[in-house]
Amino acid sequence: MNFEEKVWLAIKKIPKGKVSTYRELAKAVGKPKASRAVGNACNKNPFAPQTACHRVVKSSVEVGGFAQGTKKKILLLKKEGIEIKKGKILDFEKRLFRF
DNA sequence: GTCGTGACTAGCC
DNA sequence: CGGCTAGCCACGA
Repeated sequence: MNFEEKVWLAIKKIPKGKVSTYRELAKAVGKPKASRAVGNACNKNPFAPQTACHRVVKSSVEVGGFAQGTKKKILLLKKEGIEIKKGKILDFEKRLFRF
């Protein structure tokens, strides 16, 4: 099982309407300091859109980046019921999904 | 094996 | 609070 595979698998577990952070995700795969690597894995995930990379955000409640454009990311999240204001997630702690 | 890069984080000033 | 630095991990050249 590659690192990236674990990342994608973990992301798939995130239920609709919830989000997770790169940090939590990194921790979930056993490398709490691999937040950057997590971002890498998401960016080139071959399972999109099955793998909901747009549900992964930074630990600072900001949405972070997105290969298809941050605006698109925000739009997708909004469609799932998550409200975002100026790149920040509202009710972040309530929407946060912990593994 | 090394270097550069990135959707990151935490600590300092 | 904004900006900078260093540490972190995986990947491709």
